[in-house]
Amino acid sequence: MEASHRSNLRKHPVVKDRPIASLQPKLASLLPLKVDAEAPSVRCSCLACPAHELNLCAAAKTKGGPDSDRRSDAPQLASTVYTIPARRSICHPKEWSEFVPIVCDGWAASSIALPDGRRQILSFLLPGDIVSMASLLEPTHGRSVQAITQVTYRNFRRSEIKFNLLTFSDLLERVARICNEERAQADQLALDLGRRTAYERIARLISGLVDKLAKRGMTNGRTMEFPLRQRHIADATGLSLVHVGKVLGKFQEAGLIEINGRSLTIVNEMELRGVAGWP
Amino acid sequence: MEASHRSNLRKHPVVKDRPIASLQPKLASLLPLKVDAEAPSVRCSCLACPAHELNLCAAAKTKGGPDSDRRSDAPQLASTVYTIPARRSICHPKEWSEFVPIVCDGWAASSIALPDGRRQILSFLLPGDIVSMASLLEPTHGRSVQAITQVTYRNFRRSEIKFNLLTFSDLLERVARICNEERAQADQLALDLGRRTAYERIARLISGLVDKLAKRGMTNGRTMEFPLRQRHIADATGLSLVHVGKVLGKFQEAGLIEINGRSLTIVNEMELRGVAGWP
DNA sequence: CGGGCAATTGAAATACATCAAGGCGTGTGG
DNA sequence: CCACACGCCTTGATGTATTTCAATTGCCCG
Repeated sequence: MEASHRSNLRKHPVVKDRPIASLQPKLASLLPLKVDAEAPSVRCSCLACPAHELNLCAAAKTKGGPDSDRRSDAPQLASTVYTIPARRSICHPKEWSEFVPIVCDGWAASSIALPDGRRQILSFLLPGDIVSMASLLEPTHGRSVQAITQVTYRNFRRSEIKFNLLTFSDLLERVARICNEERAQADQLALDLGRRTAYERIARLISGLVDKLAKRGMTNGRTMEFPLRQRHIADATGLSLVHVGKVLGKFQEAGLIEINGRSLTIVNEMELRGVAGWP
Repeated sequence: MEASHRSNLRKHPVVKDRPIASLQPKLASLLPLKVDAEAPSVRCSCLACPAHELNLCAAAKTKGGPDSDRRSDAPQLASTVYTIPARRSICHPKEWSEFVPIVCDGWAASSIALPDGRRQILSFLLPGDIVSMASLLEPTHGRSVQAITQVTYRNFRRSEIKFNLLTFSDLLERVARICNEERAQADQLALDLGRRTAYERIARLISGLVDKLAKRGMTNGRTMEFPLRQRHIADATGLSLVHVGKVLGKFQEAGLIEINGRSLTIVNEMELRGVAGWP
């Protein structure tokens, strides 16, 4: 009895089905991949991009035409483009170099993991997303970033960003604002994980993603591409893989959403937001 | 059946025992309070204080003697001191003025709440803690801060901080570093809430607090003042009040900790950190 | 064709939450 | 001085949301 008490205190869940960590380092995937035939060749929505909002990205310049839309007098920075296949790791938790990656195309997940396999996804990275504003000035450790779909991203040099940040104070203001938004989102995540039910968490995750996609013009009416596996949803909401499947099933039964293959349709937006407890 | 499905999706837990919100606006508590006889009159550990690390606080100057310990050439700022009784609110979620509060003495909790009463504590504020680094440059909405014990804090003017930040770049570096630490802690919180068991969460909360207290010299060997109610622990770990009581009971049974009144003793630190899954 | 990945489903286990009652200490007002 | 309310903790019984386990299926890819 006594002994079993002790061992009870140590009990860790054992995570079994984690095939996701098995990257397949084949030759083909080391080369820049061909673009998926269905997707437009460049879907990078540079206009909704923080990198553009900060006016970092030299690539965005080509899009806005003359300087009518420029929001800072800071110069734009050089960057290197990479394209990697799904499931490949973009950043390892300990390998944060002098570069800051920004996603240009595709979906990625930024997560933090326990040695025993449990992991928590902190945010999904869509085109235009940076891993974390705090990483602009300081290298960020502990987080790992993994591609969900094929991902194209640009690496900026931190030293250059930093120099610009210190030189152009309006840039700093903008970083501070985005930093604050990030914090607010982290707060909400904690509230979700700590105090909301599975139904609420999943409904909120979907609602949030739909908004994000809409802002980037990545929706097609009420339908959109939705490359998340149930495992991603599970790891983002702190739930088990199986339970996520069941809740999603209920949502479809109840006529809130529809999921077919890799596409999601919002059927009853009001009800979905109701479940999510949206304001 | 169909109808019950629908209503199931909307089910919100109802939170009942929340006596904590009942501030008692008596006359006495509006005046600066007498200092508790047991506590030393000024326990403000300005040396471990971010405000000191940033060299913001003019009060810290008196402590360090001559300028031997100054880490920035930025001038120190004026601030106003307030003392409020336990359970009083320091900041309301929508009332973020142009001031940035920093705790000088006592414990406070920074939290975010749902309309139905559920709430999540995001961090405990000990002497030297600022609510959020991001709030230095931008007003922070949504969070509320509540005193746990009697709390003394200083209000700094954001405009002044901002000016200094922009003027003295070494300050900015330091803010960035602390900002990054904050982000790391937020990540850990999400991991805890999403992927750890009640035992782990509570063990981690305690271990973390002990470390923080030790860093500030607020421990007395393995014993320390511990003013948290079980409700605070519950709201910080996303658990129910009752369950927290049971887990704490187990911890004491197993000889990990001891709690008497308002004081905590770490009996078996190794085992406690083991349960916490400390590295 | 095999094999890894993914979704689904049912049955069982459990880690929690909820409900309810009682005790203890403390401040308050009669 | 005593009631009394209130905040706080405890404990047991009961309920349930969620996890774990296990088996099956389909799918895509090499």
